[in-house]
Amino acid sequence: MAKGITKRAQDYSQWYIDVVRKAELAEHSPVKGCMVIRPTGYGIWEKIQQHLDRMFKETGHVNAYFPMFIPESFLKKEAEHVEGFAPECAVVTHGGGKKLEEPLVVRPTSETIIWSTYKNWINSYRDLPLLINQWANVCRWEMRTRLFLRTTEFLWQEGHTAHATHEEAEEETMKMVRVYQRFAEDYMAMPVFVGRKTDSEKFAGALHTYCIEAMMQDGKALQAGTSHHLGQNFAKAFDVKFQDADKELKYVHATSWGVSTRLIGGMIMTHSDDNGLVIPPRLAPMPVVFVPIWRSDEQMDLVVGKAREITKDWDPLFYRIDDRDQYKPGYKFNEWELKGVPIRIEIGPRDVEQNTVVVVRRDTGEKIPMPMEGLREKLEALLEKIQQNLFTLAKQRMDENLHTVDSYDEYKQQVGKGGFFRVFLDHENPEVEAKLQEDTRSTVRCIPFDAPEEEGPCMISGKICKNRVIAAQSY
RNA sequence: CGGGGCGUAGCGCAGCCCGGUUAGCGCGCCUGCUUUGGGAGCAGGAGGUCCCGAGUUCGAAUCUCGGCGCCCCGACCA
Repeated sequence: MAKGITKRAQDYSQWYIDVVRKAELAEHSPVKGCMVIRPTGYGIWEKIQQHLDRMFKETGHVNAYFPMFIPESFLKKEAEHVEGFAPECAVVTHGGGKKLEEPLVVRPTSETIIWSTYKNWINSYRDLPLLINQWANVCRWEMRTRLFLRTTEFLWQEGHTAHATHEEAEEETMKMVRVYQRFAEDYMAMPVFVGRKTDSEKFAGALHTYCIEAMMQDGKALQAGTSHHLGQNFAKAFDVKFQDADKELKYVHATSWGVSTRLIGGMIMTHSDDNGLVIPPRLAPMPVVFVPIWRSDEQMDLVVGKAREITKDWDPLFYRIDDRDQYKPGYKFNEWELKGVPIRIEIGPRDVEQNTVVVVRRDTGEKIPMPMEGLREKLEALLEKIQQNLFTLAKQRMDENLHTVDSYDEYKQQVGKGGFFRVFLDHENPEVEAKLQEDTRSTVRCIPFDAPEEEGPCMISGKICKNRVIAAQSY
C-alpha cells in the first residue's frame, strides 16, 4: 500500500485533504474559500438529505423555500443576532447597474427573513405549531476555510418552527437534537455527545442551544448539529403574535435547528483510514462495486456476462460493474478503496466455474467467498454488519479517549493530545471560559444530557458545580 | 491581521545557495505490442509565459527590488 495515504497525527490536516481530493469529493473553487462539491461528494450529501428529510417529515415537518437575499434592516431587528452575525456577512450593494437603496445581506442563516414572513402567516393559535424546514445554501465569510468543515458558502437544512407555548418550543428543540443524534449514530455510524451549549457558545439570539458533538480520529471535537430554543426573541423583533384560545394576544415561541455539509467532513474524519475514504453503507450512493477479472476477450464476455446475469433484477443504484478495459484489477481495487465503496465483489473465471464470488469488506479488508445464489440478501446483511462495525469502532475510540480529570494542571498537560475531558467547570462565569480558551485553546463543547449526577469544584475557580461538562479542542 | 512555507508541463516535484549546452524527473496523456486474482512492462511521442513587473549582467528559473497568488499554524466560527 505504498501509494496509500498516511495518517500521522501531525499530518492529520494533510491526510484529511488527501482523502477529500483522492476520493474526488470536493475541491476549492477559483473563489477563495468556496467549495466545488464533485459528484461523488454530492451523492453522499443526497443520501444525507434523503434520510434526514424523511426523519423531519416523520416528525411532522414540511419543506419550503425562502429568499437568499435579506434586507440589511431585517438583520438589525434582533440585537444579539446582528451582533453575532454581522462580521461574517457578505453584502450586496449594487443591482441592475445601480447602487441599491438598502444593501442586501446574503443569508448567513434565515431566521430574520423567515420571521418577517411568519408574521403574515400566524394569526390564531389554530395556525400553530408551524413546522417548516428548508434546504438551502448560506454564506458566512469566515477567516479560515477548510473543505466541508468551514467554507464561505455551504449547504444545509434549517428548520424554523413556531409554537404557542414555551414548553412546546422546548419540547421541539429537544426532539430535534435527538433526531440529529439518531441520524448521526444510526446513519453516519458516528457516536456523539448530546447536550447544551454554554451561554458564550450558544446561537446569537437564542435562549439556549442544544448540540451534538462528535470526536474525530485525532481526538478533536466537531460540532455536528445544533438545535436552538429562540424563546420569544424573534417573535418580538418581528412582531409575530397570535390570538390564543383564552382570547389573549401572545407572542409565539420559536425554535431553529440545522445541520450542514460539515457532516461529510465528520464522516471522513470518523471512519476513513490510510487507504482512503470509508463510507458507512447507509450513506453510500453506490454500496457495491463488481470488479470482474479476465485474461482473454472470451473470459471477459463470460465474467462480465455472469455479473450482469447475477444483478439483472437488482436496483441499478445499488451496484456498478466496473468493466473498464483500460485498468487492471489491482488498480480498480485501490481506486474503489480510495473512494470508500463499502463492498467490492471480485468475480473471475474460477468463480464463474464454481458459482461463487469473492466479497471484500472495505471496513476490515476481509475477503469472503460467497455462492452466487441469494447473493443480494447476503450483501444486505453484510452492509448492515459493516454499518454496525463502523459505529462500534468509532464508539470504542470515543470511549477510550474520554477522560475524567479534576486538576487543571493535569488538564493543561493532557488536552493537547486530543480527546474529550469530563471536568468540573464553572461555565456560568465567562471569565473562567475565557481563561480556559486562552490557556489551552480548548472550549466547553457541551453540558451533556446523559451524564451521571455529580458535584465538585470547578478546576479553575474552585466554585462548586452541579455537573461535569465536556471540554476539548475542536474544529 | 500576526508567524512559517511555497509558486517551474494537467498533477506532484528537482534544479536556485555558487548565473552559462536544447530546463529535467515521476504520475497522467497519445501510438503500438505484450499484459490482466492487489496500483503492469517495453518502445516511441505530445505537452513550458520557470507567478507578474522592473533592475544587475555579455547572459537570469537562478542574484536584487517591488507586486500578486496559494498553503499551513494562530485569533473568528457550523
